[in-house]
Amino acid sequence: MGRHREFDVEKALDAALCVFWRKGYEGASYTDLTEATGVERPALYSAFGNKEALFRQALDRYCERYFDYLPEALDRPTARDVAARILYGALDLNTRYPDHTGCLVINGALAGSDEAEPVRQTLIEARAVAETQLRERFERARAEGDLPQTARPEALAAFLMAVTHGMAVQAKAGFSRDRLEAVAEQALSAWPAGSSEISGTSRA
Amino acid sequence: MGRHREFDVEKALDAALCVFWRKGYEGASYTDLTEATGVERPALYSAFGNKEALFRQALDRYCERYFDYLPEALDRPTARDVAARILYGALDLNTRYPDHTGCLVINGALAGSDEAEPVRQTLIEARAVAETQLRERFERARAEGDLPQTARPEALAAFLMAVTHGMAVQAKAGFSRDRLEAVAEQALSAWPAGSSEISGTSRA
DNA sequence: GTCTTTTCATAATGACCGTTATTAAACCAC
DNA sequence: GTGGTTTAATAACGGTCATTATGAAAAGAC
Repeated sequence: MGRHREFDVEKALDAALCVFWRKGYEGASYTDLTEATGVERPALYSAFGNKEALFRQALDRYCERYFDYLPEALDRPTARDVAARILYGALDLNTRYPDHTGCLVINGALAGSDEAEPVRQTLIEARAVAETQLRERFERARAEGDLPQTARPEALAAFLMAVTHGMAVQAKAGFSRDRLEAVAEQALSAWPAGSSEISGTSRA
Repeated sequence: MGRHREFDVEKALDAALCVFWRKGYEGASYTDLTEATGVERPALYSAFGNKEALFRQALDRYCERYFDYLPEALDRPTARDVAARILYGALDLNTRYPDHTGCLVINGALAGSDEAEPVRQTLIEARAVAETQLRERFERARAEGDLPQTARPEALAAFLMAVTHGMAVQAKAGFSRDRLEAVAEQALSAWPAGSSEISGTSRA
């Protein structure tokens, strides 16, 4: 019983997600959030908890809905295909929405006040999870002969993450899709060929 | 005539620079700045102007004092040496100071409130300047046969910037020097060899 | 209908933000 | 010394921050 909620919680979360994506955790004010969601402050609090809780729910949603190319990439048959899917997935996500470019996990909180430290750590952890999955995938690839024995899976994973992070920074700076595509191609051109591949023929 | 300034303006600027480096433009409060500099608010205003002006002076100082490996890199004889110096310079700068890791030009303002927009644009411009210098250097390198004719200087410059940006993000996340060195090495391993070089022998 | 419960909108909370009056102290010229 | 000028420290400014108290409105239960 009781009065019914008049707004769509999912839509409100999507709107809040976009605000955080564009302005980051600390840069987004409740004034921004109420305007974007069309929901008054107390309603946001009752539906999501405080700002940090709201951000975490937005982050979860982001990982599910937008970062979904990661599991997809990990399923690719070769390490090079995995890398290509990661790079082009990031490229696409970082430039798809003109009014919130870049990546929420990067824009969210790179540096900030001490109050934002828990959120910053959460984002670091989120990136670490992705990097670990990539490393494990590349370890498997090396075991399968898909990467040379001299390849270093942890270095490849960290390198790939670094490039996507850099692309996110550049996308937030307004880089065009074409310029970022050149970055992705250059990153991929360095990819080590496995014994089971003819060098330089594999492509996403 | 009049009373003498009791604090060292240069030292205060250095201290403020470190605060901005660690917390970014918006994350740094005047409470942080007064504590770090040992200078009261009104004295900071009289010496540097407002917060934005103070940040810009800190940024200028940063470029002179810490980003000095860029001109040094541009003077290297080969494009690969330039790239290596950039990567290892960034690696070193991003990890040299444990209490303000990463890069001021990245940490300063990636995303934020609308009020920080002018500062954000200034940092974007600073990165664009560096990228342009790199691109021009690589164009020269291609003309000199130091890079293959098929090489794309603008892509190489953007790629190099992306990797250093990514390394800055990772350094701010607490990555060790070793892990970042692996990223730099991986980035360098992709470097195209010029007709005047024996492939894969050049090293920083 | 009335009661209970939940949501709604308005507006207030204390804290901190960047920025400045204000006043006392220190210095040089004379 | 005295006057004029600059800096120093204290404390205040209005504004915005995240958060919440308050009371009206809406819905089901009885």
